[in-house]
Amino acid sequence: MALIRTRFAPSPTGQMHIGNLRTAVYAYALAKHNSGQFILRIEDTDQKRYDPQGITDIKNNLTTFGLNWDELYIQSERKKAGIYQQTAEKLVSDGHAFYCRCPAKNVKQAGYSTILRDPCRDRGLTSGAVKLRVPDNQQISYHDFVLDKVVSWDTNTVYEATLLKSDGFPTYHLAAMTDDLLMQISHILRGHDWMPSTPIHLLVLDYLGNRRPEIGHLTDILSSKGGKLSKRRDSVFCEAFLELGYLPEALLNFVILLGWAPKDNQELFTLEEFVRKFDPSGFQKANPLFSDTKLNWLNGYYIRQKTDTQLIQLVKPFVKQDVTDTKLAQITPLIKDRLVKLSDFPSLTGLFFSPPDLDKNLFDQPDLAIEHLTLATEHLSSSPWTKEAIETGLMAGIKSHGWKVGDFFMSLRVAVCGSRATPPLTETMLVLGQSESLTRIRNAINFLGQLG
RNA sequence: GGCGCUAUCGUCUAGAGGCCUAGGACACCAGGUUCUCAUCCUGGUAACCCCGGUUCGAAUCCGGGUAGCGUCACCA
Repeated sequence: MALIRTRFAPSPTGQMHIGNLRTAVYAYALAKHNSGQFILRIEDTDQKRYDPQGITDIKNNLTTFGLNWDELYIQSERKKAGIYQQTAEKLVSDGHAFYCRCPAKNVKQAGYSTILRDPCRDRGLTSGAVKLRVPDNQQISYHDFVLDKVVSWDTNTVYEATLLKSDGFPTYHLAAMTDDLLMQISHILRGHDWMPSTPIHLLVLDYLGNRRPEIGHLTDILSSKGGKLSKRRDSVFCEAFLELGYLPEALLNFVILLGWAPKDNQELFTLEEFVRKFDPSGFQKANPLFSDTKLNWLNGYYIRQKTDTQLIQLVKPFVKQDVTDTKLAQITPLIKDRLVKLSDFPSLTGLFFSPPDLDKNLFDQPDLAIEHLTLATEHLSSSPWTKEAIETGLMAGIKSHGWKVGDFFMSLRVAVCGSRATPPLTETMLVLGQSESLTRIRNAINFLGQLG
C-alpha cells in the first residue's frame, strides 16, 4: 500500500472546538493505522482574521490529546516563498485561470449569488486577482471515501472562484490544493461544509496536472438545541471542557464515537486502541447531535479508572479549599465514585472543611434523632478512633435499643454532614477527627433540643 | 431559490435482501448489594420518516415525496 499521509489543516482564527478535535483524531488515526504520517498545516492566509495566539492554542490542544504531528507547515511562510503565486501564474498561462479586477462582492449580506461566469474571464487582463476558469457542460466527479459514494456536479453549476487575492495571498481553494499535492497528502479528510466547493478543488487538482488525493467529508456535529453547533449558544471549545474537569481521554473518546463506530459496538477507546481498530467504513453519514450525557458517563468512568494517586494530582487544580496533601489524600478516595467532573470536587467535599448548616427537615424524627445522637456521643467520646471500633460499638448500641440501623445512621449522617447524601460516614468521621465529629454531633443535639 | 449530502430507540449507534418477534451503549424505570448518595450487578420501557416499486421475501435495492443539514465571498 502507498504511504498514507493525512493532514489537519485548521485556520488559526479562534479556539479549537470539538469539531476540530474530531477531524484531527480521525485524520491522525487514518494515518497511524497505516503506519503513515500525520501533518499539521496552519492555514493562515486570511490576514484580516489572523490571530497569533491561534497557532499556539492549536499545538497545545493537539499535544494535550496526544495527537502528535510528524511535520508542521505554516502557509503564510510558504506564501513568502512564492509557492502559491507561481501556481496561480501557471494556471493562468495554461488557460485555466484568469486575472480579474472586479470589486470583491459581498454576497453574505445580499443573500446568495447566481452569477457563475465572471465578466473578466475573457478580458485578457494581465494583473489583478486570479480566478479559476470553469469549463462549460462537463461532469466532474469523485469518490468520497467517508460517504463511500460517487458525487458529481455539472460544471455549469460551479462558480469561478478566486484563487489568489489581490493582496497576493491565496484563498483556501488554491493554497490547500497546492499544498496537498506538494506535501503528498494521500487522504483529504475535512468537514462537510467543504463539500460544495469540492468541484472547484477537483478542477484545480486536475489542472495542476498531478494526481487526486482521496477525499472524504465528515458529518457536522449538530446542537441539541437544533441547527449547527454555535459558539455562542453551545459550549464547544476543548479548553472549556478541560477547565470544567473533563479528562482529555474522556473528551477524545466521546468525540471519536460522534461520527464513527466499529462493527463490534466497542465503546471505550484509548487513542492507541482507536488507531488500531480504525476503519474508514465505520464513518457515519448522518449528522450527530451533541449531547453531554454520554460525555458525563465517560468522564466518570475514566475518573474511576484512575488510581487514587493519579486522581489526587488531577483534582488539585480544582480544589478551592485550603487543604494539606495529607487531607486531600484522605478525602479524594471517598468521593471518587461520585465525581462526574473534576470541578465537582469543591461541592462534594464542603463538609470536610466547615460545619454543616443544620436543617430540621433533614431529620425524619427530631425526638428520636436526639436519642440516636446521644448514644453516638457516648460511644464516640470513649471509642478508639478506628473504623472497626466505631462501627462495632455503634452497632451494639443500636441493637440494644432495637433501632433500625438505617434510621440511626441517617440521624448521625445529617448531624455530621448536614446532608442525606454523603461519602461513607465512618470514613468521613475518621477524616474529620474525634473532636470535630463530636462537636458537630453535640451541636446537632442542641439544635434539635431548641426546636422542642 | 440553485447545487449537494443525509434519514434505525430520547441520544450515540450495529445492521450491506432471509440470521431482525431489529442488537449494544448512554439516559430513563424497576429490583439486588449497601447505614445515605454514588459505584457495582440483574431486568425492563423504547426505533427502521412517508408512499409506491423490485423480490417468494426489504430496515437493507430502486423511484417519488417529506424533513434535517451544508453551501452559493478576493473567509476558511
